[in-house]
Amino acid sequence: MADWEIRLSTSGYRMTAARRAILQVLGESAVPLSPQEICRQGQARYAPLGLATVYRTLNLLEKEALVRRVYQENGTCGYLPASPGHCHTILCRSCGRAAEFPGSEDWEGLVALVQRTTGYRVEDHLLQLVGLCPDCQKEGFG
Amino acid sequence: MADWEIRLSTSGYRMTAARRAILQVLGESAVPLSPQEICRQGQARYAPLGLATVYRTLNLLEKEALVRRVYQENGTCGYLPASPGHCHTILCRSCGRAAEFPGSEDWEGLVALVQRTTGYRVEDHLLQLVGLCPDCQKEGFG
DNA sequence: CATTTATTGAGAAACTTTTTCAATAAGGAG
DNA sequence: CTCCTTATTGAAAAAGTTTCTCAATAAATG
Repeated sequence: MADWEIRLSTSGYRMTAARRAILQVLGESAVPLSPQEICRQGQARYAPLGLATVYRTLNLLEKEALVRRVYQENGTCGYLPASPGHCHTILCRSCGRAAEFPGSEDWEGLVALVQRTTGYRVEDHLLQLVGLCPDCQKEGFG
Repeated sequence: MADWEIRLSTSGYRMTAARRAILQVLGESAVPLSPQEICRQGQARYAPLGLATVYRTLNLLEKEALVRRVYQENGTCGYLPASPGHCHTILCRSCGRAAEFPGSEDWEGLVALVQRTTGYRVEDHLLQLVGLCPDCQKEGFG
């Protein structure tokens, strides 16, 4: 039983063909996928998969922290599989490929500084970087 | 002539009643507003204001860096007036009030670290914090 | 004040996301 | 293994958001 299967079943969810298809599609993608795209690719694995199920499953997986939602340049959202402990994402503006990066002392320091200067107590965050991945730098898209 | 009026006219845009209404509504709000809400409040200042114009104007203002789009807990977007040099936002999860904060050494350090560890060249970012503002901390919403 | 042309509002259209509902199938109990 | 309960599903409808079209309007310039 895979990691995410344990995660879901211990939370009381059922393991269905639809969910398996969606998780496999996400797991094999290096770039964020839209619900539409997940549905299309998921149907290759499980033909009857419907779009409503994709939306429902993505919400569920996001709550369980198994996928992460990213906001893209064109204004739409995409989804990526989430690794535990890596809560931030960097996207390549050219090929779309995503990488994750962990917290750091700098991050802690930044949060502390914001709390001191604004008076807000920081509870959550959305940090997403955009840049050029190593491959696209070599290709000269910079 | 206000700051933003100069900004728009030097970019070749016209100063219209619709744009004035939208900018005033945004300028007076401490919380992010949805296009719907901007339209509704804008009509108090300029009755014929239409929703399509609000969308068009928001896109324009975002390009000109006069407003900033923020992503909210419920999944929808909201808009805030943008101060030059303050490219990050922190939102209160209780009352919604937004505050801005500038870059810092920690931020520079974080970006440098991500570049070293991922190999990506960082070009842009989306950084948004969520927490509890000073007032809501006093009110005991924490 | 006339001319040019960006801008507008209204409604239609295109999309995206959520809801409804009867049918299905997952998982536990026996 | 089989039955039961009930979470889950797909399809279609509904709700909501964003963009487009187009004729009318009104900024800005001279």
